[in-house]
Amino acid sequence: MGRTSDAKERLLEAALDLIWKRSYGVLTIDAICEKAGVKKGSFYYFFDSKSTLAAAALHESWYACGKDVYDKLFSASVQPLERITAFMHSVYEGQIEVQKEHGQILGCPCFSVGSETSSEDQVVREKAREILSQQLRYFESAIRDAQADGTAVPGDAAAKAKCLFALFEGSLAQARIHNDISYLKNLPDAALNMLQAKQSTAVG
Amino acid sequence: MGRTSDAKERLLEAALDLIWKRSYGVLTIDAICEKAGVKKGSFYYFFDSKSTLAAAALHESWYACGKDVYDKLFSASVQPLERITAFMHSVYEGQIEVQKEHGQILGCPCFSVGSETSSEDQVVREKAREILSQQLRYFESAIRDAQADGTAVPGDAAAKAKCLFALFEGSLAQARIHNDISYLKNLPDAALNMLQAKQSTAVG
DNA sequence: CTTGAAGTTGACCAAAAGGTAAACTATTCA
DNA sequence: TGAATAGTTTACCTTTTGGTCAACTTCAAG
Repeated sequence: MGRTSDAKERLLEAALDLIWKRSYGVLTIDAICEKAGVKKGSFYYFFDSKSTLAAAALHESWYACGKDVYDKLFSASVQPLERITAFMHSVYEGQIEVQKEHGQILGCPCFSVGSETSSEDQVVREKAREILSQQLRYFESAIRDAQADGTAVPGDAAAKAKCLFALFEGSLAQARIHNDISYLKNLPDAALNMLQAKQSTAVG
Repeated sequence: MGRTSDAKERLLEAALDLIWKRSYGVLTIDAICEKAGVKKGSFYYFFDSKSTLAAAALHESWYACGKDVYDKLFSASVQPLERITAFMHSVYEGQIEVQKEHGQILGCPCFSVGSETSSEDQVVREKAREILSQQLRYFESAIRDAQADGTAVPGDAAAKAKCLFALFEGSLAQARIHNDISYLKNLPDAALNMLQAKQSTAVG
């Protein structure tokens, strides 16, 4: 009962958008409120701080959207390595769209926020860690499957997943920094290379 | 003639330190001044904005310190692949020290700042881009040398350098996010793997 | 030993930010 | 219909921040 409202959703959406386009540190409650078309009083009705809202925004964005995308791309019905290359390719395609729409490659909000929020802002950092850890697991699982069916070279799948994830997020960040999509172009190949690599004989 | 002072240096140092430990977005002029032990009036005597100072701080940090480290590690007197593995190893060792001293892995300020400063803050972003591009060139050059003497597999060295750099910065960022040094442990091996990789026959 | 350039200080301002609370409005179910 | 509940608004307060300025201090060269 009582009055209904989508102000909470508008705040979450606005916060995520601002974090993505600008950064977490630069966010202000005023800016979020203005963007969401919500008065500050209402903000404090739903959330008690910027961190709380930001953590909720990351949470929502992952559990209500991002996760589904991962689930589809990493579907067990797809060949393991194909999951990874398709994922990488979709990142490339996705960021082309983002650049077209916003004039700027924006990358992955979770990773940006994660590396931005140091010791302080515990809630946000914890949420970013949680989501990133989940994303990592998709990689890990695909790698294990690929190793099982012989399409990837054997070895510590968890460690390989971290490397692959580093390659992915690092490329995305570079693309954002230089606003240059070419950093993402050969991500699928680079990923394959990493997993199918047979150590060459020569070593310096 | 006139009075002498190291206030400018103290401001640069304080700014870099705060950017590194916290983030760029969260920086305030007041905080920098307090940390540097400099009054705001003096701040504006030397710099005209936070961006200007931040860009100058990154500049100083690179041209007066970072560059020398790179020059030593990427010395032509060292075997090309050894340059890269030694670099990766020194990052690992370095961040162990950082974690010991600050209780937190802090990573690379340039990369963090770069991905944090979107379209606004042009000066800072441009400076970060400049430095990161220079760092990339060390990788590129080492890769080319390794290819020339047959210790690395042939192929587009510029593209490979970007991948390697992504792997490096991505791992560093992950290490920071999770405050876990293990993300950096096998960076040397992963780098070698990337450059010596012979594509396996099997493909899914 | 003075003079002017280089640097410092503290007081001040306006704007922006975080935060609160009481009065108001809409909704719904009893 | 009318409480009770859920959400909104406005006005207000305090603190922090960015930014300026004129007066002050130091110093070194002529």
